[in-house]
Amino acid sequence: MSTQQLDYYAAQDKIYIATDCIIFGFDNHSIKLLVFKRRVAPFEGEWSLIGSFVKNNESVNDAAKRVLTDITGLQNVFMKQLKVYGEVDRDPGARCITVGQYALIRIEDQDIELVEKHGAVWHDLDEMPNLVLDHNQLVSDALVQLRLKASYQPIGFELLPEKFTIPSLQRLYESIYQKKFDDRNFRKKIIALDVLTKLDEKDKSTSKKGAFLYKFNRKKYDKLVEKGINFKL
Amino acid sequence: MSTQQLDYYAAQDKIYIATDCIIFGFDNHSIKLLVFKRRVAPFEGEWSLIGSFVKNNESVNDAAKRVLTDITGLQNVFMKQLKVYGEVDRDPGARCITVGQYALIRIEDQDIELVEKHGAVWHDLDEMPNLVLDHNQLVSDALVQLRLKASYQPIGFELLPEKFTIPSLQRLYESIYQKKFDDRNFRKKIIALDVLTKLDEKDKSTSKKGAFLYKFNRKKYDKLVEKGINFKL
DNA sequence: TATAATAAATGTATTATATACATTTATAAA
DNA sequence: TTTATAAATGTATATAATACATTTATTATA
Repeated sequence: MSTQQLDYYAAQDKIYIATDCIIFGFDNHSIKLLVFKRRVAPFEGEWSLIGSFVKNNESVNDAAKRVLTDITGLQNVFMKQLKVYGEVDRDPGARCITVGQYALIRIEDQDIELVEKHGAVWHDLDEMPNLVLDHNQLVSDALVQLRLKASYQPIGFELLPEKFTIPSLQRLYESIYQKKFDDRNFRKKIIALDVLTKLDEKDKSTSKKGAFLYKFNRKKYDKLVEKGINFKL
Repeated sequence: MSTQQLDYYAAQDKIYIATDCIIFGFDNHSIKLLVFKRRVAPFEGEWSLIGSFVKNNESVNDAAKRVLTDITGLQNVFMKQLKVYGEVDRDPGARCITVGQYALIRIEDQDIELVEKHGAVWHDLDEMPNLVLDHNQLVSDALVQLRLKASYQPIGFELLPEKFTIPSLQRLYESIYQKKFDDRNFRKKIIALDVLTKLDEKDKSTSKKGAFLYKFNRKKYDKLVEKGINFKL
């Protein structure tokens, strides 16, 4: 680096940069969020999103992936930047900004032992504990973002197991939007998207008749996401 | 801070944090972007977005506002975070992440002297020069975001002068989406939004007949934005 | 083995929205 | 007075959204 460049870059004091993950899952009944109870200071014993400082040799996005893998054992998970939280006094311990990133995971795929080892717990949205710092705000922003996103991408699929029924898909959307949909119209609209493959199997865990299982067609799905559909419910 | 806390925060090396503004304007014909030619190292003589390191006593968002005001003289401008660019090697000079933020301004309101003093120049999208670092990427991401945003918010109003004609509003949208719209349907849809107030004045600069000027009704507009319309064109 | 109970699956008519498309109008300049 | 030009307007058609009730497949029970 030239002297001029050194001057240029030296102009800033140290600001810490972290990333925090808002991890959404769905257990066939409701949308849930993974948070953990801190075991060390600062904020020992308090509930917090799962995050980390960004290391020097990793990108901001990679830092979030590392955190997610450390906690859940999962890789190649849907994750997207939400927003940077950069208020001067958001962290009383130091000047620290954080990049909120929300992830959608298939709960069933998680490594339960890992999750428990870290003291992480899934909470329903309506029984979230109070979180440290501005983490409540991150959660609330992520939820808005999730709803918005779900309205122009069939994002819900990221949260379901490989095989799923239409009623469970409907419960997922009802849980995201916190309202009921007409089952006939819901089914019609989902099938009209033409990204589902009906299987010969049924899931009989919730009814005597049983509900047909579906997979989604990744190719058609990716094409749909790419061209940016308008998926209003 | 306790010793334990000091340890906690000390775990990270220095990472620089900057913010770069993607500034959109509209001159009644086409969408334009404000970029400047750097006068000092690094990248002296090259085109760049306008940005700054985040100072210790300002939030990330305030840093972007400061940059925008310094360059254009404008305050209270529409600005929104786009994304964090956090790749390890995005800046060869140092480990430096940047927060891209896009702004929509009314070109006519700018302080031209200030703009020129900084060597900033408005460029049409189709004649953008090559930019330093990953700034081309920031521009391209911002444009995608602008189009997406325009599809569920009547965001275009931020770019127009207080009084404007429907044909000029149409040119704005045509410039954003890079395609033509049917003038009868466009007018119908815009008026159906019920956020415009027709004035008794005409703008005769582009035709002998003249086009009626409109204002927008900020109250109705805000209500509309809040409830999140679906404004597809 | 017949019956009851239950969630899953299906269809249609109505309304609202989106699209395609051609003519008239107001005005300034010639 | 005529000409030229962008602005303004309406309607019919197609597509998508909504509202709404009955039948079906199956297990458990009588």
